[in-house]
Amino acid sequence: MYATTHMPELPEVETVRRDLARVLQGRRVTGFLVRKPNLLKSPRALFGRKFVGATIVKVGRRAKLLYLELSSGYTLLLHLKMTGQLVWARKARFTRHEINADARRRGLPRGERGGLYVVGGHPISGVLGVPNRFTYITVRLSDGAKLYFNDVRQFGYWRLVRSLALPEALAHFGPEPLSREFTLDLFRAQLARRRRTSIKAALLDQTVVAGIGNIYADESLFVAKLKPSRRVTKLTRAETQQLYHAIRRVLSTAVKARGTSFNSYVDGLGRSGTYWERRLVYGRKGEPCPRCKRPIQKTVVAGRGTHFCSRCQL
DNA sequence: CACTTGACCTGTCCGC
DNA sequence: TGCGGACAGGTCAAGT
Repeated sequence: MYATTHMPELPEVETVRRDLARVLQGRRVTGFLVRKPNLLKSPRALFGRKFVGATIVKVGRRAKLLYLELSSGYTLLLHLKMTGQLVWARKARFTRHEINADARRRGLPRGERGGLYVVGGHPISGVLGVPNRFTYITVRLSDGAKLYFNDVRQFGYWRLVRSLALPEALAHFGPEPLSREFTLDLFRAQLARRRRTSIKAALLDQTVVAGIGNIYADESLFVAKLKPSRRVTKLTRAETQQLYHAIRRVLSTAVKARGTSFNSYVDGLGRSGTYWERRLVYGRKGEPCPRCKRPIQKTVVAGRGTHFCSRCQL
């Protein structure tokens, strides 16, 4: 059920958002259990008042941050960071009518039963199913389903903010790379804010462009034929344009592939993110470059493992 | 102010 | 086989 999974970036979080929206919107929170209070960045009592009992109105995303708009006037901000994982599980018992209605909705054979629905992830060998020893938060929903939050490294967090303050809470993020707002001109202007750094560091800076992480930074730079360590200031106009188009192409391809760190299981029909098999350089140290066959190099740029082709990327 | 590094965590992998 | 250490990489605080 668990395939190789990787850290959530924009395409993975967007996939999680879409899938959660289908099962969470319109449902009411009826229970809330926390095993690691340090994952909550708002007082536990506030969750008791403004989360429990509220209906989930909308599931949104900004950069790598998920948010659940609630009927209580509050919004839950939820960050998966490195190893956060959300698992939605259907209620345990169903009537025959419910099972068939669900199978019809999903286009499955009559009688097929719902199973686990895993979103986001991290490779932990031998740990399957929920709840498990890394399940730190459990939410009970009005339809009998449960939402589990697993996080091996406990970097993720849940925070409640007033919905009116949401724009403010998201204000520091740069443009969404797949939005209309993100034009070539805006990208140039955003890059101009970072002068001395490498292009890799600039891509990872969430105030320059939102949602790019280590995998898609390397992939975009390969497509753009640019060496990750190049200084931002040294890019020609044509190179910046190549990078702009590479980012858009790589991210939209990955969103269509449901990301790489994504993993799901519904009724025995696994639908995993497929970008992992399609990645060009990330995690391919020593393997032949897809363009020129020279072995892919791995170095450290901006403090991160960085993969590139020393012949194709200049 | 611009930029880099370290801390937060705990798992997996690799070499001895 | 066991064990120590490097490594994973999102974000923010602290340091240069």
